[in-house]
Amino acid sequence: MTSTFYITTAIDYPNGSPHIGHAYEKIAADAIARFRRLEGDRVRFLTGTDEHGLKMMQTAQKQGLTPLEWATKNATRFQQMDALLGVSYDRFIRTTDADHIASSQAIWRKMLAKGDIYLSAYSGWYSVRDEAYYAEDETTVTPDGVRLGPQGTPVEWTEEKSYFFRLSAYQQPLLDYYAAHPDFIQPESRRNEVLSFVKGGLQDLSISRTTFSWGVPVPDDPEHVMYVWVDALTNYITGCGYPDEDGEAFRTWWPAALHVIGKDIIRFHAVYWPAFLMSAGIAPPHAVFAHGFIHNRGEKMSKSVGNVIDPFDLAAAYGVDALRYFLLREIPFGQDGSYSHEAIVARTNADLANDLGNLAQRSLSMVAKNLGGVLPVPGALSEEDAAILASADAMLEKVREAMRGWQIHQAIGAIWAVVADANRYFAAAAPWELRKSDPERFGTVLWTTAEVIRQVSILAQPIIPSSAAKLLDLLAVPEPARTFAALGGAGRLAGGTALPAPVAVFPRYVEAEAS
RNA sequence: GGGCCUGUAGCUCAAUGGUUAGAGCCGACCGCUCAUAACGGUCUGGUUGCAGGUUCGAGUCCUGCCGGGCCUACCA
Repeated sequence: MTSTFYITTAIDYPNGSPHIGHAYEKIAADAIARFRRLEGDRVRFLTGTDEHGLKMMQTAQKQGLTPLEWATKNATRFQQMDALLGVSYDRFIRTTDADHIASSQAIWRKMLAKGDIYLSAYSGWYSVRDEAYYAEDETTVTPDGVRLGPQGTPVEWTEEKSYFFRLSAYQQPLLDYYAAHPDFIQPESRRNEVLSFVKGGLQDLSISRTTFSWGVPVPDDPEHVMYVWVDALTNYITGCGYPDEDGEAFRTWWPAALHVIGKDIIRFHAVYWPAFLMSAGIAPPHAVFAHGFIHNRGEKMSKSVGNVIDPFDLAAAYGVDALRYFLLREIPFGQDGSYSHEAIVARTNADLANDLGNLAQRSLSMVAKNLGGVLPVPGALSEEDAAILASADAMLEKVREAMRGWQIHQAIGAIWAVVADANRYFAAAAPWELRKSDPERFGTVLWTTAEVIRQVSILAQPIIPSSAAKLLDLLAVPEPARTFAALGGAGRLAGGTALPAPVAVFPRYVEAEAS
């Protein structure tokens, strides 16, 4: 039985080039999407860019470009990143897309019709740089009379008319929803955080601006543009056909199975978004998962410190799959993690090149050199053969269990535990001795090892798609036999199959000689 | 100020209240020679932040303190 699975990433603000944090989120969501496809589910995977707002407008001006030109330039860069990293999205949505403008206006009208949007005024000390209002006591005045906000940016007294969303009316509905859907917000610590915030009371939310025009016009009041989150969050439903709620796409995909986001925007996704949807009469998504941040050697990454990491550079230095593997294996999904050159080299050399890559290479080159490149037919299985096969067959259930809680790193751990077992098995069986002493055992050990590598490769596809595909090529596994349905006894390698000449799949990273 | 999370080997992390707190990496030594100087084995490494308490039994539960992180509110 197949089910549908709609997954999204946050849409990124393309006011510059993507950094490693953007890449991390896409890779994680991609791994989950690929996992579900291999499970046989119908999957829709949405990612994109959030292109409106004052900052985009200002930066574009500085570049001598229109906001759309500037947004397009950077959105293209994000798309290039996705292409490079193998992010298998079904649609790259831009908030400047025509259907998204229409969708945002449609949900606005629904919320308005519900009575949850009203016109009022917002006043306070406004920082253009921060795009935020501050209370008077949050500001300070410098000796030369300039008033500054808490971020140290200049503020000025501003009053503007603004539409408000009656968020205050949704405190109890939200709390009820959280109670009825304990898995809605993950990980657990984020859920606690959101609960505590909502229990503390909710204020109505300013959702329009008149001070700039680069945004989605408010229906019937073009002086206003929608402010940030109404427009941005709505992308998730635009991406599956909203406002055509009766259309096939919307009925198929909504509500989304999972929004993968950064922990910094949990409130928007876990509070504002379900409230908007409830107001518009739309079901909230099933789950929101907040991942952590990647630190550079334990330090926060920031432009001012100058330690921001470029995903293009990393992919070029280590390879795409090594980067994907490192991020997904080394960082417990949901927690902050640390990146360093030493860590990625150590992790990928040990797990990919040494453990998996070398195991494939040593076993398959024996087949090539001693058996004419034809996979042997196994004889009777020994206890050891049966044991390692049983471990391999048991991987799927362990991986599923981990993925049920979006614990990608644990799923990988379960796979690589079998890789380690397979190395022990291979060393203990010592096929280089059996080659002459017991040709039948020799063949059986090589077949068994290949069969374990087959299953490892199939399960590793979501993590390291192109390398896993190369391994499966080396085992002559046809395309249709690469899904999870072929795991276990269902898809055993057939002895007698001619294999291509083995090639190394995972290059070892070797430090350049200091000259 | 309130709330949440967290502290376990040099590093990254595991351990439904239940044997002697485990695994990987790093390091040392041994073995092997099929393989990408890869693989296997052995070993080193711990007062589970500190101090109490509950319990037959605590890394796990409770209290306090110390350190780190996050959310939130900012009183006179």
